[in-house]
Amino acid sequence: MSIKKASTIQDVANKAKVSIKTVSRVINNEPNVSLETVKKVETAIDLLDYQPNAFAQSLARSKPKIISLIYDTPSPNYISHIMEGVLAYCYKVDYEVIIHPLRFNEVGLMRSAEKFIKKSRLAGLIVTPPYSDNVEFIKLIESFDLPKVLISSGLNISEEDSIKTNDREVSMQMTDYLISNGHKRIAFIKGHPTHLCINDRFKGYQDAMNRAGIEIDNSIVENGLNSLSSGEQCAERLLSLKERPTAIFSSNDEMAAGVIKVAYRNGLNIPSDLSVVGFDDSPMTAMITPPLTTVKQPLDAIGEKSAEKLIDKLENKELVRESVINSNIIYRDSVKKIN
Amino acid sequence: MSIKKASTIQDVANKAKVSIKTVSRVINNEPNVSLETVKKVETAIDLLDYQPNAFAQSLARSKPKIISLIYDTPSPNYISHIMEGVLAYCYKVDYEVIIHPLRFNEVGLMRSAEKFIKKSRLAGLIVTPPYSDNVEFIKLIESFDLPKVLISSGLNISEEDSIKTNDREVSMQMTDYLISNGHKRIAFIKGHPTHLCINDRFKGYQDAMNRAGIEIDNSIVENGLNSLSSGEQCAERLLSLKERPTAIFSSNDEMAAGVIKVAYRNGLNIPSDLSVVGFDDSPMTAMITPPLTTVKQPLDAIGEKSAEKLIDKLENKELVRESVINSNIIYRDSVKKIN
DNA sequence: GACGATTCTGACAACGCTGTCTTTAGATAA
DNA sequence: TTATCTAAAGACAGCGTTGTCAGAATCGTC
Repeated sequence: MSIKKASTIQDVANKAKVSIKTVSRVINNEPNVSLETVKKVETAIDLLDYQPNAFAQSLARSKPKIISLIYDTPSPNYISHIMEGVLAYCYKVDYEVIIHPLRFNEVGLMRSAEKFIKKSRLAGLIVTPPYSDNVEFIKLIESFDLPKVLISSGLNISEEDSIKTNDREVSMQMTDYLISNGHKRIAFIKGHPTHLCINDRFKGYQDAMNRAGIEIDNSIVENGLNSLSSGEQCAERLLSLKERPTAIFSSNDEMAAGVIKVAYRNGLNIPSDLSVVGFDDSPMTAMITPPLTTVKQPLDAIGEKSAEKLIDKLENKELVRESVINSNIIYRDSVKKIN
Repeated sequence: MSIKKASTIQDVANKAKVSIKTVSRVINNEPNVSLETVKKVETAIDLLDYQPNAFAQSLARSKPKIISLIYDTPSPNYISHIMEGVLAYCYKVDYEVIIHPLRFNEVGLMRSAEKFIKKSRLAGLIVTPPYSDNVEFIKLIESFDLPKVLISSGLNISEEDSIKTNDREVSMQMTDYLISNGHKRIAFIKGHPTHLCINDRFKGYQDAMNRAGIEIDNSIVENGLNSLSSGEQCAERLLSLKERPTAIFSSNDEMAAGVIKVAYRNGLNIPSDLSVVGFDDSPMTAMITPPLTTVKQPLDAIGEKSAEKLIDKLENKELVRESVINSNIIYRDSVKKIN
């Protein structure tokens, strides 16, 4: 097979016998091109299978069509679904995406973030936790006057710049569900303190408990660190209490998995001896025994909405997009009714 | 805070009182610049915190410093670790990476792949399964004369263009391990037939069985489809056999998780009634009960090596890099000695 | 038929950089 | 001294596109 060479706007212009500017007009749906000319140009584009060079466009445009997704790397599952959604939307509207992992604990984090922003000439940024909780980072973005969308930020960010989930509300529902199954002594394992948004999950738990008139016993509220082993540690303490909880609500699945491991180790059956619920619906939750009742965040949708919101802003569409995306409880087999 | 504006090569040139070309020379470590001038320019660069605009560079250069990572989206864990490695290496050597998911089952896959290649002006491609097994796709790449590195391709690709893992060998070791634990009736669950590389795992099983002089009973070799549910189905059949296997080797962890679920459902304990091993060391394997003995591929390293190999090729470094990366067995608690 | 208004089209600079070629200045040789 | 060479630096075009502005064609109006 002969070697293909991508054709340029000039090639198209030659073939259609118009100027390159006219081709540019057609590509970008600019007004004031006669129907006839549009046809000619489109035919030429088809014939040559022309694709505009994205980087030349970025260079020439005042606002390049390139955005970036910023993340740390805590959970592959989380970020890859968000990314999926972002890429899908951007692909549709013909934006390029640059994926940029940043090491949260790195020295000189801000420096390297700044370097990245400078060299890439971005139109805007989508920021995931934990960066969306990081005041310094957000200031950096603002100092470049870069449009942004922050995902699940625990900070007090204007609705225009953020996409949130209803963590608090759904945590409340989950707690209600536990209560409606007869549980009163419900332990809670909090998440990592730097993940602000995860705190909302605790608030939802408080809401439900308060509403149900059950006093929260702080001896069964644990401070977890999001990891499996941290879940195990919390569970060790919780399960060695003389007055054991009948249910444990963990702010994420990984810690819930730790709880389940410890429960088994202590000869406890789930759900008959202990009900456990998690949060996130990470892939393993369906695989462990018993399958875990948990909360599913529609991550793809979150990614997609974030991209949509950012790009709408970039193009000055004044649509006010919904900023809260609802999660759902996935009912599986880790909760049992007691009396 | 005032709004920052990224500085350009011109700004640096002005500040250092040299021409932009000289600045360019310094940035790219070109020869024939006096030490004194280099100093001046570097000072100016520091002062202005200058970062070359990556896209302008790409446009101007004959070989842009941009590569792409091509993948489908079967497993978030797999791809995000590979990506991690690729990004890390590229970051070091100052290459940009464009991430590009492609839908394997989409109509017009080749069309959209071709479009992507044309619009992005890439220097080279890193291709993961299943695309690295796809002849048509590889031909497409070759028709553009694009340098490439194929990860875990089951095709007969020159060593220069591929990074492989020792799946076959380590599968043999795993089977040996089972045999050395007294197992003779060892079932095998194959992976999805389009994933060529996964077939090597079966070959390794065959190798070990043959060498140990154990005849392979085809009634306990199942054709799986990589998914949890497919693992469950295979396990249903396997465990309902009158002469049950004492161990099951699944070509991936997800199917192994399915096996474990079915085993529990049938009142079988693992590992005392049945040993199970998997492949991939996906995150959940440590969380299920019992923790699964499996094979860990060093995915980050694979990504990194792929990027290194591709970029070495792009820069005509003639180093022959090792093309096989070794996986290791992770011994956990899902295997028990029998007699 | 002449006029301005409107629609369409094209020339050309600009985006920020690299590649090629030329110029300059200093060193070396005759 | 002058010619010759070489290292260092710069001028300028070009990468593939968009933005600005000016020009040409068409239209409606009086």
